[in-house]
Amino acid sequence: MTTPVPLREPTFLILTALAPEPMHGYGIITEVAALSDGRLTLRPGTLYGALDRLTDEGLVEPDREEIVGGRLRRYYRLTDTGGTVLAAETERLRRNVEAASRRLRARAGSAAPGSAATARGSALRPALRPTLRPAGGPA
Amino acid sequence: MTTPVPLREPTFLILTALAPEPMHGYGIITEVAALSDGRLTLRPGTLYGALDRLTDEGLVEPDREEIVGGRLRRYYRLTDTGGTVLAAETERLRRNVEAASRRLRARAGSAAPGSAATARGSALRPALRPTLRPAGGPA
DNA sequence: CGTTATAGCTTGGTCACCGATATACTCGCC
DNA sequence: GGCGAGTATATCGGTGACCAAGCTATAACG
Repeated sequence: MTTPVPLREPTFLILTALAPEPMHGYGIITEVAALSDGRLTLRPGTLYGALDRLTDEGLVEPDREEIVGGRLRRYYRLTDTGGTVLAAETERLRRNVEAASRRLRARAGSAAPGSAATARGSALRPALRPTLRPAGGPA
Repeated sequence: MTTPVPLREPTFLILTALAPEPMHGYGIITEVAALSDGRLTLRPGTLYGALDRLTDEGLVEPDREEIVGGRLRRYYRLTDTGGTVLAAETERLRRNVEAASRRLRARAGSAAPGSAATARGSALRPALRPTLRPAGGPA
């Protein structure tokens, strides 16, 4: 187990959606869409796969079932462990964001003069690579 | 191509490391370790794979080569495109962090009473799943 | 009666990342 | 003078989270 700490974005947003109160799968999908301003659309394959995985890892657990308008709703709830992991992960992301912001600001000062063109470079790369290329033992 | 926007963490930190000024591969590894307070150690396989990929995507380009103490140093530079992508990605992360913080705060109020125990739940899951299971065509 | 929306779930493929391994040169140690 | 550690490059095989696409079922709208 050992909870693979660097959560990917969809997983992170699933936990985030569940943080305040239990939700059912379809609700999570719409909630994540709202949270990300519609920039990220959760796919069912991602959601239910993640839900099973997170349940195994103990970050999430089934809450209850309801029948609303003849349709089944299966609710999931964030566990205490899940809350702790989400908080830690949020802190890590916050540090990353700060580091990136700082360094992007520093960049503005030394900005590439020639605008660096459209970043081709493919012309010089082949000439660079062959420098090293020793045994190249196949197999 | 189309630049798969949700960057993973190692990729994000590579771009972050390169933001202020060009660096060579090994320098990026040590810099990323410093940026993350030693929590994330970039593996060579990840680094050079990512560098090639990012070069193809135009986010990064070779800068120059130096020989220091008989050892080759291959420097890479963040392109303008790369800077734009990193800035956008940073903004996205910032929003995610804010959303998660907000919702975690909301959670504190409705915190699970029984501490939700160590979040096992594996005992009740099997009882929940079989509810639906219609065609179940086993290939 | 077909389409859309809500709600659940499965299967198959891909690709970034990890872990291990390889080359090569320099320096300090014994 | 060989040996390991540190610097620096690169490749290869495996894994797993994610995506794309599809399936079943009910209720409401046309």
